Amino acid sequence: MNLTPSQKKATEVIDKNLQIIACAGSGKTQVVSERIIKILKRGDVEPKNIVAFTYTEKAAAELKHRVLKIAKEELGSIQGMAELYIGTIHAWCMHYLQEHIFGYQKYSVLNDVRLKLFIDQRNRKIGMSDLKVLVKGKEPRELRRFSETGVFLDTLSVARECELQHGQQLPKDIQDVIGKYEGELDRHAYFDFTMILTRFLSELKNNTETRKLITSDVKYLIVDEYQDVNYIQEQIIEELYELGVKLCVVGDDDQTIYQWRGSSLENILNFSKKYQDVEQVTLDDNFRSSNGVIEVAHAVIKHISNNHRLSKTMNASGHQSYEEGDLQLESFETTEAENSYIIQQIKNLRGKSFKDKADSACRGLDYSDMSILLRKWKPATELAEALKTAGIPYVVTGVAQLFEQDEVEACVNIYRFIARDISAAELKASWLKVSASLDPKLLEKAINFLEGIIPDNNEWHELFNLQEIFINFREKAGITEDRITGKDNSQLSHAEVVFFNMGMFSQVIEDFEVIHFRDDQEDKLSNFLKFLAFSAKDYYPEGWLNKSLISPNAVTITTIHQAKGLEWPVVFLPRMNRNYFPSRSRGGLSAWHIINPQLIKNYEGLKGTEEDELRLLYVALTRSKKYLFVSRAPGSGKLDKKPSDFLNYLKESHYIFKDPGYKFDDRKISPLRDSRELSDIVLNFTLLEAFYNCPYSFKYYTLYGFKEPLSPRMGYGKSIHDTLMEIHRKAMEGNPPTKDELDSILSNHVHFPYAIPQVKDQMRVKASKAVDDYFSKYSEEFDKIEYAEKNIELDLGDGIIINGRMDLIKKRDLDGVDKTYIVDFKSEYKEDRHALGVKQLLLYALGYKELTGNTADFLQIYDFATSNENNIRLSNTDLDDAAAEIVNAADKIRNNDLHESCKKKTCPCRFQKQH
DNA sequence: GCGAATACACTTTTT
DNA sequence: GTGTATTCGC
Repeated sequence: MNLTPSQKKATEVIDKNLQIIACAGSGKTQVVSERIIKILKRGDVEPKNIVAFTYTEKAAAELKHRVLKIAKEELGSIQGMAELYIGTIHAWCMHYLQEHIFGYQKYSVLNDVRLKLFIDQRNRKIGMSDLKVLVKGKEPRELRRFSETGVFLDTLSVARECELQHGQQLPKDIQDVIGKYEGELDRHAYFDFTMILTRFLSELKNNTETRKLITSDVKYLIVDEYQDVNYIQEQIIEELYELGVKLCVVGDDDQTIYQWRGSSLENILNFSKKYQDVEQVTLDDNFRSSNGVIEVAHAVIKHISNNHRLSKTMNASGHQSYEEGDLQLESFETTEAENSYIIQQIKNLRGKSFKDKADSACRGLDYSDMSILLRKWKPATELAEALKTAGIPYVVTGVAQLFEQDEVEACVNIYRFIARDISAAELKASWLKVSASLDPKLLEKAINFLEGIIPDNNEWHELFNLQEIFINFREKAGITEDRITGKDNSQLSHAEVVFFNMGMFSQVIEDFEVIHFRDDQEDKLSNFLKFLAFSAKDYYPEGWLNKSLISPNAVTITTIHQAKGLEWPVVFLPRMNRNYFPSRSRGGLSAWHIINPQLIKNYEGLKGTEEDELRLLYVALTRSKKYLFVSRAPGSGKLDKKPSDFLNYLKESHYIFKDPGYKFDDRKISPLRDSRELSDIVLNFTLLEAFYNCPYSFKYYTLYGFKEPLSPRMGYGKSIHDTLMEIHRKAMEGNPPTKDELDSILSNHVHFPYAIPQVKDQMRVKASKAVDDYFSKYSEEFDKIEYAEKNIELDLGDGIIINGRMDLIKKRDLDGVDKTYIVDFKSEYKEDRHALGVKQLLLYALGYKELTGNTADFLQIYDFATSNENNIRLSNTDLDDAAAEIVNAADKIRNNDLHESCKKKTCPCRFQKQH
C-alpha cells in the first residue's frame, strides 16, 4: 500500500514517543498496523512486547485483522502473533490480574444492570443511604433505593474515575461508601469496570513484582482513540511510560464525543508537553470524503475555540468528487414532508453510479450505502415507520422499548400468572396476541403446567428456576418459529423479531437470577415482578445493542455516537431542530447533587459543552463519503419548533444549499451492487461447539441470545481448573506445592455462587478429591509442563479469527522421545461428547501450531471424575480437516445459513419447528 | 417591552 | 429537578 509522507513518517517513528493526530478518514488503522509490523521487523522485539489498546472490542477485531493481514504479506508468517495484545484496556488489565494474582481468577465482571440489581439487593450494606442529596433550597435527604440507583452509580464513577482538584479529597462519607461497596463486590468475587482499572493501577504502582514483569514484557504501547481516554486510564498509561514503555497515541481531538464519560481534551492537547521526547505527526489527508463534505465539516469545526483544538486542516485527498447538489440543506413545513424528502432521495440515489476506490469500477448505490444519523434515539421509531410504509428496507441498531413489545409483555405474564396477578385467560390472550397461529390447546397445557408451580419459601431456592420455567413454558406451549406468523418487519421475519425479543427477555431473566438466584422462592418471584414493573425499563438503556453478525442490504438508522468510525456514501441528518441538536442539557437529580462539583477537576467538561455538541456534528458530517442531506421541520412539541443554531454554521459553507426540485436525474446510473463485505468474525470454541451441535442452536444462543438456566453446580469445574493452573504455574517456577498445601490453594479458588450449603460442601469434597488424585498421579510430570492455561488465537484467513484457551501442554517421555500432549480437563467426561472434545482439542492444536510453529503429538482428555486420561494420536491431516471444518462453519454463520437442525430432543432446534 | 409566572419535556453509552 | 420557551401581567 502506498503511504503519504506523513503516514510513512508515522510508521517510522519507533524509538520516540509518538502522537499521531489522525483526521477522520485518514487511514489510521492502516498506519498503526504498518507501524506494528515495522517494529516487529526489527527483530529484537517479540509480539508479546507490543500492546495496543482500542476503545471497543469491535475496533480491536478490526485492527487485529489488519495487523495479521500485513504480517502475512510482509513477515510471511504470523507465528506467535497471538501474544501481541490488541484489545481494550479493561480486558488487558483484567487478564493481567487473573494471570498473576491467583485470587482474582474467580472474579467476574458485573454489567450495568447486574450491578444495579446487586446494589439494590444490598443497599444498606453498601451504604447507599449514607449519602446525602443536596438540592438547592431543600433539606438534605437520603438517596432513594431503586429509583436513584443510577444516580448512585454515577456518583461512584465520578468519585472513583475522575481527577480531583489539586489538594482536594473526597468527603469521608463518600470514601466510606466506596470502601463498603468494593468490599461487598470482593466478598462475592465481582469486579465492576472501574475496579479492574483501579486494582491494576495500584498493582502497577505498588507491587515490585508487577513492575518487573511489565518492564520486561511490555516495550511498546499503542493507544487508539486517545481523545477518549479518561483520568484513570491516563494514569495507567503514564505509569507504563514511567516503566520505560514507548508510547504511541492516536486520536483526533475534534472527534472527542465521550467527554461525559470522563474523557478529557486535556490529555490529547497536552501529550507533547507531559511526556518527553515526543514526535507529533498529523495525518491530515482525508481519503474518505469529497471536497464538499470536507469543506462543510470544516465550516463547523472552525467554531471550536483554538485553545480547545490542535491546529490542523483536513485535506480532501481521496478520489471522491464533489458535484453540485451532493450536499443539501432543506427545511419543511411538517415532519411528514421531511420524511418524504428522505424517502424520495433514497429512491433517487438508488442505482446512481458510485466509485468506492479510485481504481474500482462504478456500481449503483444500494440501500446499505445509506444511513440516517440521529442525535437521540427518539426519532428512530418514526423514521423506521416511514421507511417501512415506503417499502424501504432498514435496520435500527438499537432496540427501543423492549418492554412494550407484545411478546415481551406475554413473557412477563408467565410470571404474573404464577403470582396469580392475572388470570389464565389473560395469559392465553396475551400469547395469542403475539401470534394468532399459536395452538390454544397447547397454550392451555402450558398454563396448566404453570398452575403446578407454587413458590414455597420452605423449599430449596434452586427448585424455583425462572429461566427453566421460561423454557418449559415455551416448549409446552409450542412456541416455535414456524408458529409465529404475522407481518414481516424490515429485514427480519416477524418470527425472527419475536424470537430475538424473547432472547433478550431470557437475558433479562439471567441478569436478575445472577444476583437473585438464592432468594427464597416467594421473594424471588415478587422481586422479579417488581424489577420488571418498576426498574427494568430504566435499567436497560434505550439503544440496547443488537449485535448482529448479519448485515442486510438496508438503510441504517443509528445514533452519531454509534456511527463513530463508520462511513457511508450517503448520510442523512434529519430533525435539525433547536434542543435536539445541540441537545438541551438534562435536568433532574445527578451525581452533582451528591458530590460537590468543585472537588472535581474538569467538572465543566464532564457536564458537556456546546463545543462538544459541535464536535458531534463534525463526526456526523465526516461519516459521509459524498452525499449529505441535512433537513428539518418544526416538530410537534413545544421545544422543537425552531431550527438548530448549528444550521447557521453549515450555511457558512458554499457547498451546501437548498436545491428544491433537484432529483439527481442527470447523474449516471450503474447496475446495483451493494458493497457489503463479509464481516470479520471472532469465534471461540463455545460458539463453535454450539454450531457443531446444531447450526440452529448457534442461532438460538448467539443471534437471539437465549440463555441456559443457571445451575447450583456452576463453578465446580472452574474451581478445579483454577486450582490446577496455580499448581502448574508454581511448579513451572520451580516451586511446586506440597500435597499438604493443595487444600488451601483450592480454598482460594472455590466459588459456587448458586449452590445451597449441602451442595456446596459436596462439591468442595469432590473437588478436593479430584485435585488430590490429579496431584498424586501427575506431580512427577510437573517438570515437563510447557504451558499451563494459555490463550491461543487462530487466524483462518477471510476475516475469521478463533480464540481459545488451552488447559495444559506437557511433554511426556515415550520410549526415550519427548512427545507433546495438549490436555483438556473435563469435570465430567461423557462418551457422547467425545467427538466434540476432540474437535475442541484439534482447535487448540491448530492454535498451538500458530503459537509455537510445532505440531503436537497427542491430544488428551482428562476426566476429573474418574481420573482417567483418554489419548488420541494427532496427524497433520487431522489438523487440515479441522481447519477446513471451522472455515466452513464460520462461513455458514456469516451468511446466516443456520436453519439446519439436528432434531435431538433437548436441542434448542425444537423451537424452530415441530418435528 | 420586560420580568415573572407557567407549561413543558427531559441524551449520548463502552468497558 | 431544571433549563427552555411561551404566555401573562403591567
